[in-house]
Amino acid sequence: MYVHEQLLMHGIKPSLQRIAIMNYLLEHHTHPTAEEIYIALFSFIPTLSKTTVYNTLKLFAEQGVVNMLTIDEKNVCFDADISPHAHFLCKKCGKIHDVEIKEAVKEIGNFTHTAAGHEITEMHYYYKGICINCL
Amino acid sequence: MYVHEQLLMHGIKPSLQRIAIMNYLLEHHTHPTAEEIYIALFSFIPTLSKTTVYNTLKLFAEQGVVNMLTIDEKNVCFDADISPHAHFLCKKCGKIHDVEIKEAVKEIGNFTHTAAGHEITEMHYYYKGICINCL
DNA sequence: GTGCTTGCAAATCGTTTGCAATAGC
DNA sequence: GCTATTGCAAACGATTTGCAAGCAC
Repeated sequence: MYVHEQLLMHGIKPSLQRIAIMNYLLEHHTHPTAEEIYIALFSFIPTLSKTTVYNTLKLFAEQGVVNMLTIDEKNVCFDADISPHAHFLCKKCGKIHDVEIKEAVKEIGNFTHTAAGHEITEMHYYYKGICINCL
Repeated sequence: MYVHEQLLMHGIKPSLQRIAIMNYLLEHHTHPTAEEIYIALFSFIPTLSKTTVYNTLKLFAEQGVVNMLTIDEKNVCFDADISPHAHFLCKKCGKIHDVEIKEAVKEIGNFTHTAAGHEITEMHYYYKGICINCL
């Protein structure tokens, strides 16, 4: 499926900037920050502003096109992979790695409410430690 | 066990300020921010500075006396309950509720490494949605 | 031309830093 | 007295806001 169709499906008008940002996220599974996306795209779209990157990412997250990760207390990161998976933050290199989640945990994804009755719309599994490259 | 003993056990010198902050966290399971703790304690310790609250919470988190929650992208919150449990953030009222985690998920707490070989030292389970009081 | 999108500059605000004053052993 | 802790003020940096200009249908 083309990116602009994917955006339209979520009620998002596909502008040049929005497509570029979405494409960047689809092509780079590095969980970038708004800043990183801005720096990377600025060479291709020299008129791009940081505000637009922030606005766009916020819009994408609200519409459920991307996930907003708050695993790192310093920076919010973004992930276009919205399939159920966990994230691992290396305390040494700061990189975020994808982690497969066990079936047992995945099942919880089928619950729509907690035992206390809270209605669940999002779930995030975060691990921290030292990644295999830094060990 | 007394608070000052609990701090000493973790290699933290128990000062008046540190004990007050730890006590506040033990008595209020509201997952407060540094700001909230500062405001609450300022009436009792008028010389207390925000810097001390930040320094102390950072120290506590590093020593594993409290958990630092990054569920809310706006504010870092703190929790003196370090037993395995998940957190639920209500998108409406902004409150963070504790959530029991299933045995199956708890088991994962026994793993020290991910399948990819990353060494796990911390894990965080976050849910978001609308809490029962706001439904 | 109306409404949405973009982008600049300024403001905001949680958090950190530098450093001097203070407290505890 | 030496070392660690505290606290003030200033700095910092990620994100947001206000608003004017641009674009699309």
